[in-house]
Amino acid sequence: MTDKKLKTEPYKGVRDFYPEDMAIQRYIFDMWSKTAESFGYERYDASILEPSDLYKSKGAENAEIINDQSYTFIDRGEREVTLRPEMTPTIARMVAGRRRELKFPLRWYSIPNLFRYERPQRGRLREHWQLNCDMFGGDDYSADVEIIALAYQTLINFGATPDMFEIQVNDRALMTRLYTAIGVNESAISAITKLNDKRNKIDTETYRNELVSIVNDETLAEEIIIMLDKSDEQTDVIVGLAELGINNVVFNKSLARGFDYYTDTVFEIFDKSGENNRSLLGGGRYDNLTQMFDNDPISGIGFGMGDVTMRDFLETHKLLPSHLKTTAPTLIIIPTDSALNLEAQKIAQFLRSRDIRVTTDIGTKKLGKKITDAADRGVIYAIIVGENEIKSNHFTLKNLEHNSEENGNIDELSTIIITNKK
RNA sequence: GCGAUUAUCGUAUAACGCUAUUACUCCGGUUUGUGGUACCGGUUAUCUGGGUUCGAUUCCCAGUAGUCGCCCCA
Repeated sequence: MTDKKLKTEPYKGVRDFYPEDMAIQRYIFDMWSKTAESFGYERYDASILEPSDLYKSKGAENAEIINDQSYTFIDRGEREVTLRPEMTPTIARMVAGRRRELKFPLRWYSIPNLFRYERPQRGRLREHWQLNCDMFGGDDYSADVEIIALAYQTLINFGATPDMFEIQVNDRALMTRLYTAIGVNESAISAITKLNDKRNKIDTETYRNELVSIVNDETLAEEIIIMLDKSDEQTDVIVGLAELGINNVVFNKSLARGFDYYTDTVFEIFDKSGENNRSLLGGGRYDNLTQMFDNDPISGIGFGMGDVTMRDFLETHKLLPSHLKTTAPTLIIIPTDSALNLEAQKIAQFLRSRDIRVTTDIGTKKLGKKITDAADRGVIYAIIVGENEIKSNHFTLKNLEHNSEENGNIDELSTIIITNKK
């Protein structure tokens, strides 16, 4: 215990964002919000802490998720709290809380960080950020079309082409009708849905056997398989998307989604490269969720897309810009001697009033080294400050990108920087 | 919770069982006030604990950690 040094690694399954990582993160977030806002969605947020009850009332099906895969603890006031594992219950809570004063249809988005306690692997960490877009009070199928179009447009705005991904759509209400029509017991439907979720991971025989054991009827099982494989559905949503020019869409009767609160449309988008087998985003319609707060049902539809899978996708398809904007300052003031450090700070302070991002190098390295370091950081301009410059009030502005110089007093030089910026 | 796989300077890597390579970074110098090139020099590493062996980075066992997959999916 005495001299044991701490590790510098972050906690399991979470990430540090050094400036170069943060530049990527900001790029992704900026594109997300730009796209969501272009569809008229307004930004909201909430605390990462929620009472655990919020996730429990969705039904016993989620017991495992809440008990085993969430960060849940008792606070000092004996309350059970959970680090939010998803955003949908939160937005349902917020919307239900103001249902009388909000204008519907309501379009909101957020980029929350979410937590899940589980084993980290590709595309899945313990903390991730997720673009969440939701519409409340849009009952018409065109709301479904819009929300999927928004998801689609997000990827397009990153430079993706439609052949890089595939939108898979299913409809729970429709599936219930189809199952019922061929005589499937209603209680068996959710078990079948769950089985379908892993259909592409198990072989045909295993799938068939499990299906038989669910419905207890070989003939019926065969009928179900025939029904599922007949995927020529042209639903309103798919037709509507085609009207908007979105054609990389398939109807997948086996598409499940984990949550029970989805009622009708469910959808996911998959990377077609084969390198990222996790879905890029998923969502659906949940028409009854606000009823856990109130008897008034408000229809909702939305999706979430994670930053981890998003970044994997962008890297796989080489869509990340090579030069991302960093937060490096525009200008650096370099004193030739540490006795002049304060002079440098004074000049910097003045230039900040001109709305220039400026810092100083008050280190002890040699002048040449300071200039090299500044260029490496991505700083564009440098002003060297020595005795001569201060005496003559005549400075040299070095452009580190173009290797050029300009002379003048600080006022004149700041004008050059401001002019070039435009 | 289960399985597979990996663990060497800050990073990335090399090393028939004989105390460790190379590159980049970093620090210093060539250049005591003007950068990105070049040259020279330098600091820094075998995850932890056992075992086999004359001798272990190398082989074996356990632990720990990472990665990938399963489960589950937010």
